[in-house]
Amino acid sequence: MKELAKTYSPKDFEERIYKNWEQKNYFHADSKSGKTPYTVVIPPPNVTGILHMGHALNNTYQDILCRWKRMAGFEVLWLPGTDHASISTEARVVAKLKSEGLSKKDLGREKFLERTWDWTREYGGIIISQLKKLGSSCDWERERFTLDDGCSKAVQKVFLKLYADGKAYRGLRIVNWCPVCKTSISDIECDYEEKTGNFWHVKYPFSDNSGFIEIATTRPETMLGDTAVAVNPDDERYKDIIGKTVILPLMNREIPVIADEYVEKDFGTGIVKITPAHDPNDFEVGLRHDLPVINVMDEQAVINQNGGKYKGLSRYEARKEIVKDLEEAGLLVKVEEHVHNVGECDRCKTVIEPWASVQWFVRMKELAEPAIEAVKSGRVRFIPKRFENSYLSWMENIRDWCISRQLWWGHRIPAYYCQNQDCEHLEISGNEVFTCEKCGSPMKQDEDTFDTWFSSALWAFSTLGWGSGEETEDFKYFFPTSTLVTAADIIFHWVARMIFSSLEYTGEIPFNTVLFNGLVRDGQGRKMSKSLDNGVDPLEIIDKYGADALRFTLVSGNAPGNDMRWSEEKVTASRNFANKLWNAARYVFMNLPETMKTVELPELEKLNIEDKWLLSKYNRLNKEVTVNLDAFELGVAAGKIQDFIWNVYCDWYIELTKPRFTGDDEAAKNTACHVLLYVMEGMLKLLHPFLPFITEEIWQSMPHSAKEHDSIMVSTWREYKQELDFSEEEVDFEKVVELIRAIRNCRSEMNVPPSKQISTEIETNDIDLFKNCIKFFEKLSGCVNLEINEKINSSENKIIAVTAHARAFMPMEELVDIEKERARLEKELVSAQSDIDFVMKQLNNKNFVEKAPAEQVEKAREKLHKAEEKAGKIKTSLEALI
RNA sequence: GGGAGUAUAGCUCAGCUGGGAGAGCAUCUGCCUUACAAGCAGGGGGUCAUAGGUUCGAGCCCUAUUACUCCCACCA
Repeated sequence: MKELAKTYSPKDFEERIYKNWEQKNYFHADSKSGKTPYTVVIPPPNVTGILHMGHALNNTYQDILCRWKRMAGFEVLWLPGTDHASISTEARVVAKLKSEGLSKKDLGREKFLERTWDWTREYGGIIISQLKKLGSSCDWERERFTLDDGCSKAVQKVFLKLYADGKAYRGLRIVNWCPVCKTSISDIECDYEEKTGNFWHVKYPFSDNSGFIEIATTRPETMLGDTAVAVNPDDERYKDIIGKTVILPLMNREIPVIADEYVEKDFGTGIVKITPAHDPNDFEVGLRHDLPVINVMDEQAVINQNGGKYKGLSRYEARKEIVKDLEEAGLLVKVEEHVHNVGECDRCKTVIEPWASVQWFVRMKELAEPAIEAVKSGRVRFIPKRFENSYLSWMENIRDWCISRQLWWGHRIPAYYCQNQDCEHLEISGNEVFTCEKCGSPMKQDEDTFDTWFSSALWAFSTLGWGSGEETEDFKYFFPTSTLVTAADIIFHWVARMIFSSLEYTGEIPFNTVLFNGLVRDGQGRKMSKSLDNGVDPLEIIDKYGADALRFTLVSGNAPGNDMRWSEEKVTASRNFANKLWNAARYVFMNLPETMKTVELPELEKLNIEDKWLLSKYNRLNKEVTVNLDAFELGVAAGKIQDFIWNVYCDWYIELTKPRFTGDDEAAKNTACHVLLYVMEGMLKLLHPFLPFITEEIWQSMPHSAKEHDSIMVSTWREYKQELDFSEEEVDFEKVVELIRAIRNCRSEMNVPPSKQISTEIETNDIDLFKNCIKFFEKLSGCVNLEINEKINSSENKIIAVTAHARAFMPMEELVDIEKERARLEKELVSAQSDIDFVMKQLNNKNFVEKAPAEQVEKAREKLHKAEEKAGKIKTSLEALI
């Protein structure tokens, strides 16, 4: 047995303990154990990222579940790994290059990728080591990276299949184009920000000189690419002009006036300029009317050769020039202020340019259907359930997914194009293709890579070896996974895509439950962000208070899916709780005899009433916590454990054992030790998933036969034990507790110093019970010379503590103040009477007695009885005062 | 425009299938009662946003309203 240090100092052992777990290989999952598997795949953090509070919360949840399930007898695999984070990582490397005066193009693809791999290797280990500090019990042997071989093979296999099934296609579409990242992004990577812009009203003259029409636009620069103007076919005002042509100002191109339902009669002037290359709706209109697509910008949103004299200007410079030129030409009617939503790149906040380009897409409709069914049917369960709404509405209105990105860092699209312009043969292949099978000309691979989320979507199975040839043991055993823990902000990016991907490629759901963790906000309720610089570094907190305190803070007092506010005071409170447990353990160990070598209960008949009281409460706690964990009510579970440890075990039971330890009955001491140890061990087990380090450190100091349990993390989760249900003794002992409280209460209200010992008489019908507990009254409520009788007559000059089952008489000598005591008793009587009134009202209500469940009625009757008992005793006491 | 969430003690939040409102922190009073002052004992503090409804009974269910937050869509 190892002695515990005097103060709880997590720094002294957390690292040591984690290393020990790793060395013992406890995190490793064995696909051949024969146990029921429980699998969690980590939401892979960015490979070059660093740990923030969101990660800390998310991984704490996962670790709690994994540690609990491991103890509960499952074969637990928590599979860790990182994501290559294509756009984000590439942007950082590009920025780095820029500081060296270099560009991507200067380096070329190969060199650039080398640089990025270097970068990845340099920063790649950081977040993993940080996760370890948190206590994460991941199977590090199975750590994966989205760009590693296995994951890449899965990506390839999936794309090949999608293409073969006609679910992946390539085409000219409007995409969200980020001119800074210089790539397309998907709809969900686009954020909308409300901005005040302008509405420029511009005159377009008819080609036949018959006047003008007026259109309004928020982006005048796109007019360079107009190929029509449109009105609503039912708009009486404009019936006559349909079919006419107008001269596109500044470009002097003749473009038709067309009619299309898309145009709203009541918005703006009711006439819309149609720019198929720079607006998704216009693109659709263009398709319907067979309009040319004139792209007027390059990849940096600089006007290209199609923009005439504006070529070389940025879109905003061009806007200014165009407005100026229109004004000079007398074609600008007016400028109005206009508030509208502008799309931004969610990574770099650059305003998105809708841009026609050739991209790869995944046809979503068919994929979405089974994914909708899986959630609707409950095969995949969301916790809390409300998140199903946003999932379903997104899935039901899904649009095709643009999966190609004009980036280099990622999985290169395995599409090969014949370089012969007349052939244009396309081949999708897992192997490099050099020559065209049709015309023999050289083939060239697509320059683009896949959306990062395209590979993340496969994470639940690509990490288990799916896609690398035959089915692996791991895949067969651990898949489908059990619980996915994630934040709701990636419900579309990731969760949804994992579900349809898994159903499509493996035919199975990827996980059966999605547990959502909320956001950790700052003290003022704001999101933690780099720009606000209001983030709290989890590592600093761990350094200051320990990982256990951080974990407990993140998980307690909170329900799944709800955001929480950060406050360091909460961490202090958690640390204090750990300290409390630490010292409780010290008390227990301090009293253990050398001879005590194991943790086991003594024979039940040797137990005192207070032992049974504790064991019974503990046993119920064990059951309740298990139920809560099962229902993912982690915060509730944590709260219950804390309450038990602090308010039951420490505040009462430990105090109750003190008389035994200061006495000289060795057998009694022994019994107390066994109970203390048995329940301590139980508490540690319950608490281990939440506070893995301190529970292990204390565990290691317990008198265990080492071979039985090397570590608490591989010990067995306890079941509810019927034989520990001592309801009767529990109820009885509560009577004692109640009276001790009442006495303390009296003394405090009557200003009796705690040190003052008072001779006390107790009046009760439970003579044996109270006699049996004399030592507790002495120890816990400052009573001496206790007399216990069924009837006490002399109540003169005494204060009386009253409960439903007993009265305690304490002579007050010179301190007595009859009026004060009367007032105190009268106050108590009022409260007892109001209890009676309340229950009477219920019981006098015929409807209640008839309609309420019998159990409730019975409960009310008991309550009434108890309240009447108490009130009666108070009245007697009051009468005696006179 | 559509959807969701939140509103409970001074603060931060719990409150499971409806059965007399809870915790932590803060505050007040008294204690170094030796496992713990990172502590112990006791106290004060709430019309559970508002208005209706269902029910024997509502913080919880229903309807409407108000305030704040978030998500989706994005009419040029």
